[in-house]
Amino acid sequence: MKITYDHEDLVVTLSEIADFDVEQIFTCGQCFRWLPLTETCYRGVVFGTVVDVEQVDSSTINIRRITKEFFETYLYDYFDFDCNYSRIKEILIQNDKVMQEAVSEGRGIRILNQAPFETLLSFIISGNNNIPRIMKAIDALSRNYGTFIESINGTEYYSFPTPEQLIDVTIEDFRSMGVGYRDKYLYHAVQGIVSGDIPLEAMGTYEDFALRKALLAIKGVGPKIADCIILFAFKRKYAFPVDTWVKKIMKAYYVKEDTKDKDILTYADQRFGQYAGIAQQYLFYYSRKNKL
DNA sequence: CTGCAGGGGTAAA
DNA sequence: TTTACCCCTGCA
Repeated sequence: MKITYDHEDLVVTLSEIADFDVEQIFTCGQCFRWLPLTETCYRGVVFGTVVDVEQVDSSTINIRRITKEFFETYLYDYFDFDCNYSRIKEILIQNDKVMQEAVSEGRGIRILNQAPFETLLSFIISGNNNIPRIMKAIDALSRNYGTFIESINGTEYYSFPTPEQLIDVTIEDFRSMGVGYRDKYLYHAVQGIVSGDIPLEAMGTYEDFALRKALLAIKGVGPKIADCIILFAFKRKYAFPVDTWVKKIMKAYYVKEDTKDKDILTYADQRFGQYAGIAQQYLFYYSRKNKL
């Protein structure tokens, strides 16, 4: 990958880049604040900044509205550039026809390393919910309690609120954001984090088992959502979130129909090992795209 | 147009 | 192991 900076126009250009497909990265269910601006360009709010990511061609990406410093400080890690996806794909597709198919359809997927607090609240909202409504609720939370960033062509952009910005938000207030019965879970999470009962940031240093246990102790966080947070916020690539789509494709090709979720996890660990989370993304994208 | 199942799970019984 | 749960969309 080659990185060039246009300081004048605030454009960072990534060229000679493999494994980066804007559409696949932002629509594979891992994030909820990126919207298509055009056919090839998505706009999102990350780390308090409005960012445009444009796919110029299969090996060239323009990232706009950001400085070199912002890219190096936040986006390099956010887009997981330390991870060699080509190498991992090679390993995953060995002796696996299904994975070969899934990887060929989602070859440009990357895991986004996201902020723990935003990830926790977003995925609590995501439980038994659909993507448009999840996005709407997160947008409402940001508009009502986040920090105003800027206005572009009449659209106002806000950062995702911090725990402190949400400390006085009541259960009823959360309900009015369109989160439904998850209102009390969000309230509990915010209060716990501010009081220190849920040491979310510090949980990044927990060992694997302790981290999952601590996440499962948060109301509204079950196995699937815990594994999403472990994968997307705590950068642990072994985590394998089992949702309905992954369940469908696993039962269609890898395990028996009556396999319990827990045993799907065990199977994924044995088959995909430390890269199970990346395998999950290819399988999820493939399963959903082909409406299995 | 009205009615109803179902959705990127979880808590509680 | 089963069931209710917000509420919006899709479809009969």
